[in-house]
Parts: sequence; structure tokens; C-alpha cells
Amino acid sequence: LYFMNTRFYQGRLKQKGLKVTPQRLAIFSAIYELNNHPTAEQIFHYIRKTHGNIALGTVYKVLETLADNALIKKVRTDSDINRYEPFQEAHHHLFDTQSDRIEDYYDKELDAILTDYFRAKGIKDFDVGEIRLHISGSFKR
Amino acid sequence: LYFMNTRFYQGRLKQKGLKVTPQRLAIFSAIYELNNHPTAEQIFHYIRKTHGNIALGTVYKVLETLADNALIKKVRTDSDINRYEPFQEAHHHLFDTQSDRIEDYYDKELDAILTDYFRAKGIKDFDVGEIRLHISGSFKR
DNA sequence: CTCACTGCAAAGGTTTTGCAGTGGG
DNA sequence: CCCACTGCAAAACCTTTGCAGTGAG
Repeated sequence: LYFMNTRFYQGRLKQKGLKVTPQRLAIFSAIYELNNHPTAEQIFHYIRKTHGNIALGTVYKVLETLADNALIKKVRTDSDINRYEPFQEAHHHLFDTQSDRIEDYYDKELDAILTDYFRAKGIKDFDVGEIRLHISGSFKR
Repeated sequence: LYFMNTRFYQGRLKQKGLKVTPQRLAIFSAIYELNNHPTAEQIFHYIRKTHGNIALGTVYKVLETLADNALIKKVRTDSDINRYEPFQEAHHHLFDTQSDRIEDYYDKELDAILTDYFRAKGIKDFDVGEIRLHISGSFKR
């Protein structure tokens, strides 16, 4: 997989005119590697193992930079801690009511239904941009 | 309207076995009166006008109590401040990308489409509970 | 070389907690 | 009357900011 390769991250950063630093590479790749909507703290600890002395403040700054450049996305949850995910094509989220687990949910058919529905019906006084489903429930074990 | 009446709030609190205090009545009713997903701070200031010396800590404690008892609901936004709304039948939210405005969106037809869709198709390894749409876009002026 | 980025520590803003005092049932 | 609730202040928590030093381009 291409995103396992450092060049992937270097390329994405350069495309946006951002400097390629070890910290940015580590944080950017950690979000792909952890792959479960990690918090800043989780990314910080994950990186500490391999990147001795990175600062938590740096993690926050890099996350903000990456989000501002549409390389990652902030995910808000019902708890008060922000989580992060790769910036990828539009998708929905499954939230487990019993734990803090979040999974991505892709469904082209559903997206088509929603797009058609809102295109036909519209919403009074509102221009619809992005539609995301927040689906809460429980994962079967 | 019934919710303009103090008895409405007294009744809801008693149903849940909660003590009826002036602070709880003020906070509970403020959420209905403000009617725009207020923050704890906004509720606090609104109540101060009529309730001299209520404490902000009390506002937070009462909001938690009301939410725990399904009398109100926390609404998480893209900012880091929690907002609150009456607990009412399932609905969706319109988020203005340009401001912090949030509006409720009710649509029985849409809900029927979604319910049918997920009942028929299901989601692998997941029991669907509530589905809420997070619709971002902009309000027409 | 230079300016953007990092590390560190301090500050900021929201929410929670502890505890003595009060009042609702 | 008693225990749950309130007020107040301090603390906790996540996140942001300031600044001197570093390193990517």
C-alpha cells in the first residue's frame, strides 16, 4: 500500500507547499497507521516510541496545519476530545454507544439516494453542502 | 403553549424523580425559551437577569442532570463548546459553515426513507440505533 | 542564510470537583 | 428533619500561545 511509504506523505505535504519535517511525517503517518480516529494524545504516545522527544504542543500545531490544508480531518464526538482521521472521500460514521469506538461507513447507494432527495426537495432557506450521517448503535461481537 | 407554563417543567422533573428547584426550573425553561441551542454560558447570562446569584457551576451540574435524565440533549459542534436543546423527537441539524448558527431539521419522509433503507440493507456487524444527519451548508439571507 | 517549524512552559477557556451551607420533600 | 442541591472557588482537562532555538529549503 502506497501510504505505507514515506514518499506518500512527503508528496502530500509538498503539494500543499508545507515543509517536510520528521515531526509532520510521523504525525501524518500515525493517523493512517493507527487507523482508528486517534486523539492528539494517542498520536503523541504512539510517536514517542519512535520519535524520542516530540512535544505535545507540536502535535497540536501539526494537526491544525494538516487539517487547515485538507490533509486530515477533525472528528467531533460526544465526548469532549477531538479525534483525527485521514482526509478521504466523503463518508459517514458509526458510533458505538457503549465505547468510544468509531468506524467509517461508506455507501455510494445511500449517498445517491440522499443527493437525489435533497436535490429534488431542497431545504427552505438553506444551501445544502455536505451531508454526513451520525449513526449510533452497537457493534455486534 | 404548554411549555411556557412552569407546571410543564415541574411535571417533567417530578416524572424523573428530581427535586424541583428554582435553578432547575430556570435552566430547563431557558433552553426552551432561548430556542437556539444555547451554550452553558448563554444560559447562565440569560438566567442571571431574573435569578440574581445562580452559579455557573450549578448551571453545568443541572445541565448534566437534565441530560442524564433525557430531559435535554447535548449538541456537539465543530467548535469546542457544548450546546443544549430540549429532548424532543428525533431530528437532524443544519450547521451554518459561516457562523455558529444551528437549526433543527424535521423530515418524516426522509426518516422513512432512511429507516427502510437500513432495515433492508443493514450494516455488517452493527445494530443501527439512531440516525442523525449533520447537514452543513449556508443559510440564504 | 533565512524564515518556518519545534520544544518547552505558561496561559487560556470550558467543564468538573470539593465542601460547607441551604432548602425541598 | 434529612439528604440532595446550590454557591463558591479551586482544580482538572484539553488546547492554544509565546518565545528562544533549530533546521529545512
